[in-house]
Amino acid sequence: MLKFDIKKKQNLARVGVIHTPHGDIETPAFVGAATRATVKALTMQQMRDLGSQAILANTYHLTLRPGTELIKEAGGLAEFSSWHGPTFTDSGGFQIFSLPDVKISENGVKFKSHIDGANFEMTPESSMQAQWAIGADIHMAFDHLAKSENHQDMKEAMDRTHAWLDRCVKEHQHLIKQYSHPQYLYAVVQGGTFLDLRSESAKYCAGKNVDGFGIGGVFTAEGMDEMLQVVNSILPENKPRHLLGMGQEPIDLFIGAERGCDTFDCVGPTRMARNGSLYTLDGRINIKNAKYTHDFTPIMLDCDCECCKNYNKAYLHHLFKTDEITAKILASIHNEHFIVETVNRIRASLLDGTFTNYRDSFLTRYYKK
RNA sequence: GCUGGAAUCGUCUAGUGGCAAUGACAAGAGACUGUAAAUCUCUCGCCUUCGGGCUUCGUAGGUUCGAGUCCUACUUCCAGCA
Repeated sequence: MLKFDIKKKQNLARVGVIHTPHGDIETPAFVGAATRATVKALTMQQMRDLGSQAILANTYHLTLRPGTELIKEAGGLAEFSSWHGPTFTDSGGFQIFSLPDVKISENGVKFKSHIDGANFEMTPESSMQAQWAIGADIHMAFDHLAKSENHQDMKEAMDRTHAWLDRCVKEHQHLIKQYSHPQYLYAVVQGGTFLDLRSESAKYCAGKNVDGFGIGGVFTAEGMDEMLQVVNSILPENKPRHLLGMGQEPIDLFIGAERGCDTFDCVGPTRMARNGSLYTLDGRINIKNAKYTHDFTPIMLDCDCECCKNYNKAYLHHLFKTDEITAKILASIHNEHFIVETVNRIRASLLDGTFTNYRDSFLTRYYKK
């Protein structure tokens, strides 16, 4: 069983440590999205330098390229990518259900590779096998995302996710015996915006032999507070919870942490960065805007990332306007650091009892417009 | 000096009688949440009550219901010959 120590609690919120085979994660923590075993535009050394504690890769992408057996041959995701720290993998469910041609059956999902159209099938068992081959410390159960937000579709997807969870747990237990290094499994709670379904899903997942929980199918902060209160009041307190895919908006992280989520991952910060949208304490700015041409101040005066310590907005503006790859690198360092650091401060504020003040002052300033 | 050719939005460019005018780049702005994303969308002559109105394709005339497109002259540039 994955070891998770809770150091402090405040209602649903908690500060803890997840002890993974590749190291500890001080929670709450933001996990870098390394879909294809790399955080886009960043080296693993840069990720370490900006304070990241863990990364999350994707089973769908790594199955297509380079193939999960190759990663196994390399010694696993952490070794292959030279990250050497704690790692997660997402099951591939989310990606597969975003493809245009998916055929769902009880057995699994048939789909075509977005790269070359080759036919693939993924099942709960094959996703587990793939994740064990990738060798991340923490795996997500193979889940089904609903195609729409209506109650019936959502329930159908949730029921299938539950049926698949049982098969994931069984296969996981089977695979534990075949590998010498321990790896851990999170169940994924579904149910969309429907509190009755969320409640049902949380109860179902809570009863399973898993090491933690992913909370999936959340797309905006709207309604998230109430939903997380329902879900995290049901999930067992002594196991970590990962809020899947949320964290582009700082408010997601404040709500998530306050309502008992321990880790987060999101592609937003690095994607925003590559597109020139940079976080500041006063909201995001678009560094490509003409008004930054002569602005020789850093993105944030009180930021200690490599980008802000060494470069100013006029320079970044120039790098973006000339489409230099350094623009994306520096912007990604800043944005990823900003979000990692925001969660780090949430953790610190929970520890010293200043969370509410920190939350209110941060959100008021960030969203003041 | 002669003979050809060319002049269209910031730049390059499409256009051969119905055209406020094609495409690319540049420029201006917006979007992005378990990454088919170094991507995508919008604006880009002036004005607008968003119906439309006005002024445009080197300059000045002309032919025509109608001209960026045809004709004449001029200006500038390019090529070849002197």
